[in-house]
Amino acid sequence: MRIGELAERTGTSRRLLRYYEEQRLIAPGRSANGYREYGDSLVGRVTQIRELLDAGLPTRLIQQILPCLDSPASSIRFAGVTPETVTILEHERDRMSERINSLTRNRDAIVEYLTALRDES
Amino acid sequence: MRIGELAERTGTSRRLLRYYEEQRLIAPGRSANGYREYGDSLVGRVTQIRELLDAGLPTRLIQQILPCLDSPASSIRFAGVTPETVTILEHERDRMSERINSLTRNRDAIVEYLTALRDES
DNA sequence: TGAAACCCTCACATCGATGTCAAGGTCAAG
DNA sequence: CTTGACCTTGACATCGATGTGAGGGTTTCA
Repeated sequence: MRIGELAERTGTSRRLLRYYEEQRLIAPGRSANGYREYGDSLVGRVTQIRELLDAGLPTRLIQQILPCLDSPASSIRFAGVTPETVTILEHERDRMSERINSLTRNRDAIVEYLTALRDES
Repeated sequence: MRIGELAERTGTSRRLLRYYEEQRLIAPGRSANGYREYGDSLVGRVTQIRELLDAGLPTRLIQQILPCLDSPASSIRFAGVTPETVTILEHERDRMSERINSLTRNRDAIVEYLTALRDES
């Protein structure tokens, strides 16, 4: 599909799809006339990118962890993994856990507040 | 305490502490000479702000949810809560839950990848 | 053939979170 | 009284994620 359709199907602007490409988060092909050509699998991929971005991760990190998250588990993904990459992944895993904890704590506080508010009236 | 100490104790730059004040996330007093004066409780508050910011929430929203999260639960917090505020809180609670789910899914994928990588060798 | 609806690249604008720097006031210690 | 380490306000800079628009090519359809 071309950029317009992907934009519509993912709820992302064309501008951003080009930006993600520039940031090497996606790598669409090109048809003869120069138009970008996207495969169906990119719908899920872009959605995942948006989720991670929305969760506060910068494109730099998304670029680094995304190749590891491609399903299904193919041993191709394991080739040429440097120790630095592993370190980065472990670090990012921990940072994400911290984010999850922060968010959970604060969300629960909101829930608690809303509950108290409801019990009040 | 003054801004330097708070900065050190929270790991936040002075610049940002002033910025948070400008965004009405904190409201320090002033001593006679014009210096900002911070109470001890602000250490926790600033930490919480940083967590939320780090989790991807904009100051606008933090400003809106923070007053509700002040412990302990005092009924003062319940006075003058508009229906719009409740709507905002509910919406934000849902958005946070989505963020938590996204983060958890992706973190677990990283964990799984690292595990597979370790089993490989 | 011409208009509409796509696509391209490039560049400048914006917005929020931050850094940095300048010009100056305050205070404690020598 | 001066120096150094604080503090003040204000402005401009930066960075990442986005918007927007200009100038131009392509495809489709009437």
